[in-house]
Amino acid sequence: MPEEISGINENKSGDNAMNFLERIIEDDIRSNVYRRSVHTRFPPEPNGYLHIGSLYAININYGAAKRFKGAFNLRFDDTNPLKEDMEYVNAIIEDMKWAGYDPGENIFFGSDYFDRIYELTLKLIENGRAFVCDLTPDELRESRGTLTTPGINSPYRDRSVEENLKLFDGMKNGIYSTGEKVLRAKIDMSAANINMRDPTIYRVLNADHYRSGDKWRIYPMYDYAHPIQDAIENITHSLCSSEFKDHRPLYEWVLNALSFAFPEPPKQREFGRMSITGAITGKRYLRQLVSQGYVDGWDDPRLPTIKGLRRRGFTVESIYDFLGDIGVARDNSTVDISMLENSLREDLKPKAHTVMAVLDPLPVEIINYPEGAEEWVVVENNAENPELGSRELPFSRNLLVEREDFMEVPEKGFRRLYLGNEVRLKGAYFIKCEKALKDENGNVIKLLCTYDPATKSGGGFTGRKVKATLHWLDVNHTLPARINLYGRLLPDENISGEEPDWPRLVDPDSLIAMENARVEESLSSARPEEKFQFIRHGYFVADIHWKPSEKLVFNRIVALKDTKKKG
RNA sequence: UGGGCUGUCGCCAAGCGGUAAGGCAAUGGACUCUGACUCCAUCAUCCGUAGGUUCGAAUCCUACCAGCCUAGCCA
Repeated sequence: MPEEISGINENKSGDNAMNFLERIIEDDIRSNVYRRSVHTRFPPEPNGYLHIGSLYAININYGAAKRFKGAFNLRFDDTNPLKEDMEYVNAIIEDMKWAGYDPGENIFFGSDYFDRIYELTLKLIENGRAFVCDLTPDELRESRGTLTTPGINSPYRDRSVEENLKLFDGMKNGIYSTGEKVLRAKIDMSAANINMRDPTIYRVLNADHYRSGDKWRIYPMYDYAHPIQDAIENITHSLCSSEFKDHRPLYEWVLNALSFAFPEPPKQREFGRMSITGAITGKRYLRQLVSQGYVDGWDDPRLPTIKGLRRRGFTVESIYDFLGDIGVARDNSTVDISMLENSLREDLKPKAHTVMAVLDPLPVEIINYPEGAEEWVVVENNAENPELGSRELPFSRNLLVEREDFMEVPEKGFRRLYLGNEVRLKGAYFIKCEKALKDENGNVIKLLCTYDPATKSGGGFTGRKVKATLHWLDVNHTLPARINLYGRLLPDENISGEEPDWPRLVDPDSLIAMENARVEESLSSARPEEKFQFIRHGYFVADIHWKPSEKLVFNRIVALKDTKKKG
């Protein structure tokens, strides 16, 4: 198997600080625990899609292998035929590649080891380390005892090796029904660690497996199969999440019982799980949301799945950066979503085009601008990155500005549009608000302004300064749009006309739904390769696609940061 | 309740006996053709609590408290 780890981006901080797991590995290397090089693995069960938490686990294993120039395996832990499917293995591989953790040729399946595990199990039985148990699930649970009381030995615990071998053969050959018999490790029913109370290591399951088909009627349990899988793949460090800490003694028991086959057994070490505030985490719950139709699918932008994040506009770089930022700890952590958002912002900042958009339009008429005239003004795509160039926007007598950029009675500190105040329209001119037209209810429906031709952008005007710069759109070159549940702006063909019934770009219902799902920052992406950026009052609006020859096309919008406004 | 693990700023997180890094968030200010960005400043006399050891402790010891995991023929 290839030992090469494909390169991924370095941690932005560039520091070489090792996390505690890497320090453990380093110690092992120093004391020559293994004659082979570091080898880690990521063992997802193919029963769901990868999410940000999975990436955290991948990053830890992959990162350790990379740091010590070792190898990394992707192994599908598919020992339960009832829950697994090929759809998930394909999605997992795809997502890992997208995220920059390409396992290359090192893709394995636990189900490929069924034969080997079976053979080893025969030896285990021959050595008197396992026995076939006829207890029903209920009886087994009863006899296991509780947290405070020890379990009692199974009446079948002392069957002879011959009998166990014969029964196990029967299990294998499918002469028993599902659940009728199990194979148990013979350890200690009074152990304080319940995992050691003669745990079940094989069960009869008359079910076909998505890969091995109908070949097997018995399937090994995770606790038994996992250490063997690791050992078969020459894993040195099996880094998993902390809920498996209590399983470590069993992991070691199995490999010890099989030491004749695995002289240099891998070791399991644990790290705390990572979750993100407001994110729905946990495969079981995610699957429920998908299967019950609460979301579009695994790639719903409201989900913290890889596909969801991707559709929501997150870049690989930003995610990797985020993982580097949060570190690795022994205890579970809940990272604030703002950290993830910050990573995206940092990444997009120099790469994204800055585009103008108006979410809640307020018409503006430049009363001293010639009727019917039109000119094109130049706006930089990204002031921070001149290489992104500039583009032209149409400017005319009738414009739109953001409704919140006007206040009839300015609050203290408000420096945008109000009667008599002058502001700059980005890339265009200074305009001064002369009058606000209202409807019969007193609502401002239009602003009458004047502009100063001398202040045209790029003209070097220094005569006077202005306190604010606003974004705007030309009314005839704007595609009305409506925001949907996912924060996606949808073109709405039905909206047109001289005095259009301006859509509420964010309708209350959507906001409530989005709030409930904690996705007020969500978006969807039609073209992940195009990154645009719009920042307004702290909001990010990404991927708004401008084609000079056509109309303004909104592809997606995201508000990543709700900065408190000052006036 | 038994066993295991963890407790350092609102959130992540360094620190590993020598007198509390950094990031996110927040706050104040400067700057600005997007109230963004950038910049500058502030932000734990204290490391779950109480004792103890030591010249000296977040780091060692003891007790207590809190949180998480654990009684699948799931992984």
